[in-house]
This record gives sequence, C-alpha cells and structure tokens, in this order.
Amino acid sequence: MTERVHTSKADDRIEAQRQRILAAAQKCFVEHGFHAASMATIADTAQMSAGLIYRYFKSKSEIIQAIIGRQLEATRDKLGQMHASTVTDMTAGIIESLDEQGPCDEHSMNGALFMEMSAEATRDPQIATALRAFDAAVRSEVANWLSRRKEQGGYGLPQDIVPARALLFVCLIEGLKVRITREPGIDRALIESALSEILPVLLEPAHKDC
Amino acid sequence: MTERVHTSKADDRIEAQRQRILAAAQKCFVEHGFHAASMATIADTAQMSAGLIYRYFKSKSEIIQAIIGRQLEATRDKLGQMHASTVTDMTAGIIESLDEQGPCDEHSMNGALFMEMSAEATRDPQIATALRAFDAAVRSEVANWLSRRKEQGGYGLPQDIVPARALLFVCLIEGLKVRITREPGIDRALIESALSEILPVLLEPAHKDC
DNA sequence: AAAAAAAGAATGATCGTTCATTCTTCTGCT
DNA sequence: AGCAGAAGAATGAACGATCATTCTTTTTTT
Repeated sequence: MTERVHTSKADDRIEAQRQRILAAAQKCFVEHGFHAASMATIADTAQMSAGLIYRYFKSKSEIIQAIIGRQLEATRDKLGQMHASTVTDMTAGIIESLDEQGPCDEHSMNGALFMEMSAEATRDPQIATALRAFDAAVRSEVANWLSRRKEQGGYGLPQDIVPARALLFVCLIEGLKVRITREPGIDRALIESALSEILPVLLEPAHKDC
Repeated sequence: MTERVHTSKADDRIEAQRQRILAAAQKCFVEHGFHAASMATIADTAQMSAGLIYRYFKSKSEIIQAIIGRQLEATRDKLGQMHASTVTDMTAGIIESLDEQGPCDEHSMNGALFMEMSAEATRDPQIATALRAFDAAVRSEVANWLSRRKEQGGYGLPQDIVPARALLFVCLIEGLKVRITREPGIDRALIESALSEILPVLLEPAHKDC
C-alpha cells in the first residue's frame, strides 16, 4: 500500500517534469524550429539543467514526437467539439481556433508548428506515419458529419459527393491556418465573410447554376 | 572592348556557379530542411569544396534567401500563365502544378519548401517581409482576374465580393498543396472532382440557394 | 544512511566560416 | 608560337562555437 502511494507520488512528479519540459520545448520549437532549437535553450526555458532532461526523455527526437502527438491530440479534441453547432456558430468557432497562435498553449495547434511538422514528415518516416493516421482519422470524421442525417446533427449529404467535400473542408481550414500564420495581421472581417460565404456551399447538398 | 567580353565571360561563369550551388542547396533543403542541411552536405551535392561556396555567397542565410526568392518568382510565373484558360483547363493546370514535387526543379514550388519557408518567416523578419510582399502581390493579381470583365479574360465578379473570393482561392490552393505534400499518394481523381466542384462556385458571381 | 534528483562539467561530433595553399587559366612579352 | 608571371578559382585543413548526449559530482528527499 505504502509502496503504491509512494510510486504514485513519484509518478506524478515524473509526469509534471515531463510536462514542464514539453511546455518549454514547444515554446522553443515555435520560436526557432525543431532543429534550430537546442537542448540547452530548452533546458534554460524549463529552468533546469540540460542533463536532467535526459532523465525524462531518451532523446531530442523523442521530445519532438511527444510535442507532435500532443498537438495532434489537441486538434482532434477541437474537431470533436466543433461539429455540434450551426453553420454560423461554426464560422465563429473556426475563426477562434484559427486565431490561437500562442507558443505555449498545448490545447491548440500552433500554425508554425503545423508547418514545421508537416515539413518534417517529408523526411522522418515515423512522423509521416503519425500524420497520415491523423489525417485519415480527421477526414473520415468530417465525412461522417457531412453524411449523417440532419436529424442526427449531420448535414445529410449524399454519399457520392462526401469525400470531395470533406477534402475541400480540410484543405480550406488548413489553407486558412497557413495564411493566418503568414499574415498575422490579416483582416478578420475578411476571413469571416469568406468563411460565411463558402461554408454554406460546402455543407449544402448541391449547388447547381440558378 | 576586350575587357568587356572578358568580364562578361567571367560573369557567366560566376552565375553558373551560383546556380549550381543553388540547385544543390535546394535539393538539400528539401531533403533535410533549412537548418538540418549543412554547408558540407550542400558542397558535396554541388561537387565542390565547402570553402568555395563562400566565394559566391556571403553566408548560408544568403543562400536560403536566394532559394526563397527563386521559389517565389517561379510561383508568380506559374500564376501568370494560369489565368488565361477556361475553368476546366484551370482545374487541370492547378492539379499539374500541385503535383510538381521534385526536389531540384527551380521552376515550381516544392511543397516541403513552401512549408519550410512559411515556418521560417515566423522567426526571420527578412523572410517575413519577402513573403508578405509576395502574398500581397498574388492576392491582388487573383483579385484582378476575378474582377476583370469577361470580355477581357476575367470573371466579372462584383467588387464587393472579390477580396473574399481571392482569399478563398489562395487558401484553397495552398491547402491543397499542403495536403498533397502530407499525403503524396492521395487519389488524384478525388482532388480533381473536388476542384471541379468548387472552382465554378468560386468563379461565379453569386450562388444563392435555389 | 541510502536513494533519488539535479546540476553542470566533459565528450566527441558537427556546425558555419576562414585561411593558407595549390591548381588553373589567362595575359603580355619575346 | 611559346613561355613567365599575374590573377582568379578551388581546395581542404583548421578554427572557435555549439550541438546532443553522457558522466561525475553535489544536493535533496526519504
């Protein structure tokens, strides 16, 4: 019993240290990129010695992977919360989550990090695999929203156009994420009007020429 | 006279060497990223000594900037060629240029490089400035297409919806670029059907519910 | 006192960059 | 034309800095 409590307390401490390191690493990665951020800088940011990091992580690449995993998980959570809303609410929700660009927030995807990890995936097979699994899950979840009946909170799109719509939806959101990261000062009203123009089209069953 | 000829020949040689270095650097940057690619690797790829590179470029960061400048120029060229076509031709043209992912081609934007430089722009102010100028030019050119009258090869959109449409267009293309880079094996037919569904909507004056 | 946690110096490798040196090419003179 | 010598091009070793990682030592906790 005593041992179990002790182990649990130690585990809590270990977990807290790991989170501290990850928070510092994320900040450094956002500021300098995966490769340009050094272990010394991460250690300074986490206010601990460089050597200590290796008690909690085997290597720098393990930290990178942990950060990526965390970001993917956060994004999936955000996605899960999103679909249960009307189209206008969705517009606001998307803009809000596009705007979260803080370097330290582990609960939202940072734009620079998104690009950093996408670029890294073209070189590191392990990261590529993780991203591919994530992408497949996201697109199939979006496809689910679109094809589910309206009575069940979906949009009732016919099966044959769902995959293309899901792809367009994802590409549009990601494209906006990239754009906001490249132009942080871009007019939010412009983005809102663009979104509220295109979202109904993507979510409506058909749009023939009138 | 003799001197001018001599100078010109020497200049040609210098230019050729610079291009050789840039080609090697681009390949290395695509394969490893800006920071993980070393000058030694670039020199090896260019089949010259590391020291020689510094005869033609002041620093590694100067090479990075030259690469970025070249990619932006190539992209603008591609854009200029694109608008003079029908909507169906445009679909094909977009898919084609999205697909060019070769590491050595200086005439098209590489997807990994696109993300690498976008991420780098969030840290390096000089790169950020270059990208911002480029982005502004691209969006205003797209806006030009959209607002120009049909008789003049445009799409005759009313002024008030042009900026939002231009933004959507750019985000969609960039989102697709990112997606193809992350999922190189993605079904091209899916992309084509998605594009041919959405492009007419983006290029048509209005799309009210029927 | 024993064990775990943390620090920080040390390691070898590699980084971008420079430098002294050699090789190549071209020029002007005979 | 053919050779001496200047100029430019190229090399590869060397530099100090910094990298990720390991190791020894000190501090803290139990």
